[in-house]
Amino acid sequence: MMTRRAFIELKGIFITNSLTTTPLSSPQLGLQSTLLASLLHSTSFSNNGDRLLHSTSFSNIGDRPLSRYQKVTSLDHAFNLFDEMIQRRPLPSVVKFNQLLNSVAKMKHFSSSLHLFKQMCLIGVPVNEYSISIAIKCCCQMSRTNDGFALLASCFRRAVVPNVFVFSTLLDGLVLEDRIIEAERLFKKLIKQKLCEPDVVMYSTMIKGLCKFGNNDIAIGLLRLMDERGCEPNVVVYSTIIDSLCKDKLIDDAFNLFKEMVFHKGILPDVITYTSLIHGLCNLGRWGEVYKLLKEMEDVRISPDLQTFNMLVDAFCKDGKVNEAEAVIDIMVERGEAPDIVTYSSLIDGYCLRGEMIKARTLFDSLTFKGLVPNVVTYSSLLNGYCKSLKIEEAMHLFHEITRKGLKPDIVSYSAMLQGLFRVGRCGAARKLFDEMRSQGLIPNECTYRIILAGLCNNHQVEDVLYLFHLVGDSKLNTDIQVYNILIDGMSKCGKLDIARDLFQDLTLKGLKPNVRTYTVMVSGLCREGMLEEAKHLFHRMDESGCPPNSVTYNVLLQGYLKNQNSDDVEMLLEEMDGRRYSVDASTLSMLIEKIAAGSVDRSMLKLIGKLVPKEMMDTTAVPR
DNA sequence: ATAGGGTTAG
Repeated sequence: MMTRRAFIELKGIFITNSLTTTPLSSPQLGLQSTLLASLLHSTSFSNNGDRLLHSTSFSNIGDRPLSRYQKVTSLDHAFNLFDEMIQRRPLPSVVKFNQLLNSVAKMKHFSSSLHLFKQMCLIGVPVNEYSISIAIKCCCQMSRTNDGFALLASCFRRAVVPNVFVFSTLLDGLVLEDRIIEAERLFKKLIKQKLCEPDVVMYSTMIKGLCKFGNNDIAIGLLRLMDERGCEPNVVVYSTIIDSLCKDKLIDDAFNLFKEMVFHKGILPDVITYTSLIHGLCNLGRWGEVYKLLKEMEDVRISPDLQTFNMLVDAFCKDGKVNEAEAVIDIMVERGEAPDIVTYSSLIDGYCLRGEMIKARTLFDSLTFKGLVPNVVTYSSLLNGYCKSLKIEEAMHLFHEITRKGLKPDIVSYSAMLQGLFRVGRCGAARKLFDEMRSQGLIPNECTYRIILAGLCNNHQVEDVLYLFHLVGDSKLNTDIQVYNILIDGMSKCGKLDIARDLFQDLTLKGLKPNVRTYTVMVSGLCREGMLEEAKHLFHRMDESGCPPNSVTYNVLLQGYLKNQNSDDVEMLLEEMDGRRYSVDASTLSMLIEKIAAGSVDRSMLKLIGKLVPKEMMDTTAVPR
């Protein structure tokens, strides 16, 4: 392994500085270096060390060695062993069969495991609640929870009394299939009819289900209830809710629950708890606190694991901070945590996001060399990148490669490809691809639907858009403000402002609330048709509706005024933008300059305009001073 | 002497 010194030298002066000066409080050092420093300092308890410690001394104390039924390494191996077992007389104990069943399930060969279970029943092995819960788990993992319930029935036939393990597995199956109502019903029935007393795992499963459907408050209610009923919540229960709060951007609530767990309950957080919290902070762009929490992990001797690192790489990439993402990967390598396909897929996506397609491609091509196999996610990241940079032939080629490599393009790959085809105006090809997708049994999701609507709009296929929209009717797909935003924008760009207006009226009837984008596209549509008064009126309605205009709305209205020579309004709007600390975008700025040159906007506004130009733009644009 | 729950990528 590379020594730390060599690593630092390799990384160059930048990191050496951050380690030799005082990195943590020094403001001129960027986040990258502080994060790096934080993680580099923690090598004393690196994952390597941890692994060594656990495997050699502590964790094996009291552990029994695995039996050979738990050590199967392949499906073939498992089936051979099973065949040998059923020929022995007397038959091996059910315990040994269960161990085999479980190892096959752990390899995610659920249908094989289930097959073996059925063989056991046929042969007359006296299956018990262990066997049945493994079999039910296999059904549930394959989204066949109903088959799991059928097995429950066979439980009774075999005089096996289903226990809390069996019911928890079924409950989890319902949650996995989004059957939350049935999950709640089952959970209540189990308690009411005293079929089993829920334990901490069953509570956590129910809590996970509630969180999944956005019922954080009810989930917390259940947390309180389990406590009252004498079932102590543990780190899993707390982490489930903390993660859900983080995903809903309720980071303060998440931290409050975290503090309650630690300080009131004395429950220690683990790497998953921290990963969830850090993820939440990353999503809010609160990098300073991300660093603090990483430091805290270090202090409490909890090492970030592969998933923590992958989450960080991904979060940096999503925020355009590719350098930081690369630095995290270097640290992973240095700490013996091998980056996997998830790590690199995120990085490829990060490159694509910045239009760095050469880098993305080079990395993609180097994966095989690293011993990693690209999967559908990897492919669709790169494919999406090509589509976004209008390299449609490259994208198409990659799309076909997915199948050639023995993978199946899924709904996301198809959606990305569709978006690309629409973007270059190849509606016919998009149509063909859509039909192919359907023939593969893939069902369009909300995202696919929005891509198609937007694609048709941008290609002025007004009739097709409206046909599709009405065809979908009042379903869930159309109960989405984003769909309306696309349609309102699309219709007004196609010169159908009347339709756009009607849509804007109708969305409220469906119980939808217009958001900033809805107002902005409507204002933009009105400006396009020169209906400045109505645009202005709508613009003012935004504040009253508790949906204040953002920078984009201001720019849109400003361009409307400029096009229609409303000089006084222009000045007033610029003043307001200054007051709200908004800035002008590149296209508005060039329009302003153009109008000043033409004499339709007074030069006296130059000073104000200068204040509204963001710093980044100063370097690249000729700004009047 | 065997079974169930929480974190990462398009």
